[in-house]
Amino acid sequence: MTPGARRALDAASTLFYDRGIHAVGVDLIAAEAGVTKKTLYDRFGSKEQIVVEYLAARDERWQAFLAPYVEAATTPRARILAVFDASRDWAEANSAKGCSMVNAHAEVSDPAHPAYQVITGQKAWMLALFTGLARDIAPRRAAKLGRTLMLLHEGALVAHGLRIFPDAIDHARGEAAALLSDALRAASTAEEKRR
Amino acid sequence: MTPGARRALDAASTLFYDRGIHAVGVDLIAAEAGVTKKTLYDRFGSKEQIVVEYLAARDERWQAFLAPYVEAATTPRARILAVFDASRDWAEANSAKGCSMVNAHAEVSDPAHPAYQVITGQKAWMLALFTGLARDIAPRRAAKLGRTLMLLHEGALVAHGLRIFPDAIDHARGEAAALLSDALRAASTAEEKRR
DNA sequence: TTCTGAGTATACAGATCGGTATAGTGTGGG
DNA sequence: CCCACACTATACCGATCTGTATACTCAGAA
Repeated sequence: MTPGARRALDAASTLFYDRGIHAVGVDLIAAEAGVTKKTLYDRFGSKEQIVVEYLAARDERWQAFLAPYVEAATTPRARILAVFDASRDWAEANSAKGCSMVNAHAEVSDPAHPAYQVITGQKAWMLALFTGLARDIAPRRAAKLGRTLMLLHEGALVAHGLRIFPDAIDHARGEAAALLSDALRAASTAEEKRR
Repeated sequence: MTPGARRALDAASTLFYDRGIHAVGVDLIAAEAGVTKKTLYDRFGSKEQIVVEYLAARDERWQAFLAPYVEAATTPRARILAVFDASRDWAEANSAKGCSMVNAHAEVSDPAHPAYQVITGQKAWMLALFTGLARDIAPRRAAKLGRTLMLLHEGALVAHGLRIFPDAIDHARGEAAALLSDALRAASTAEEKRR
């Protein structure tokens, strides 16, 4: 990526997230990045493509941010809670308005829009992450547990973004912790029964 | 509200919800409603005002839709679960793209925007509803329980709107049911201890 | 009957939208 | 030396944006 393109994408990302996608024009992006519209269209081809790269890059940054949290945790339970820890820290610095994918989905409804797959793909990835981690705790209830964790997590992002109540992500983490304790207890009782 | 204004607001509501607020212009609203722009501006004064009334009216419709569900339930536990039942039925018919307040918040970030208070007010109302209903189950844990129910509910709306997995609202209802069983059990044990 | 309110139709203002065109600058590598 | 590349500057395109203006119709009520 050329320096101009880099600056343009950075500027677009901030503007899109803060003001919404349709509310931001290419002239503003160019001006904010110190770049001409010509450069924008030479590098990206269309505004639509800038939107796609904005979402894809943000998802990539989030995954890179998340990875060390999960890797540092030593138990299956801690790995799941680490996702909430990462979300809390990420939200503090980058996500005052909630999930960029959810927000983008509010403006990009057409499934044919190239950004649509980035959005749904990110959510599918998160669900698969929770479900995969849940498998190490309660293999037979992993699907159900993963979905519940997903609900808590998504709800927390919304609650945080709309400032419904303070420390929403920490609250969700607490509920997830209780949920995992129950699941672990249930799994071990089932284990004993089988013996 | 005059007949023309009624048609305009109905058309605007559908368009705003389906395509997003910034993506819909007043010309389109007027055309779709079979009304001239003159009528639009005579009745509403500005597009901003149409947005405000769209959100306020939708909230009002939701509350009217919800009320009989809650009233028909006979136990505190059933009243809470009735909210999820109402949400599921509402979402099927009116809410394929998730919560209109959350979606509007993605486009209207400025707290000075008159729509902002409608959005945050609706969320505050829902939190108060859950907390109030939770008080009849576990008075001392009502605040915490209300917030958890809020997280599950908001998460379910997102999961439904983005089609993360099927029957998200029913799943959330199931988790809420389990949560309430735990809370009831804990409350009755605490009651016995106090005796 | 006259007056008012709600509506139509149409045209326009000024700004901004996404996107393109032309022309020129500076820089690094073969 | 020269060429490819990244970029600047500026002007423009047609379309659309919110909002306003003029002129007219029609129904119902005082």
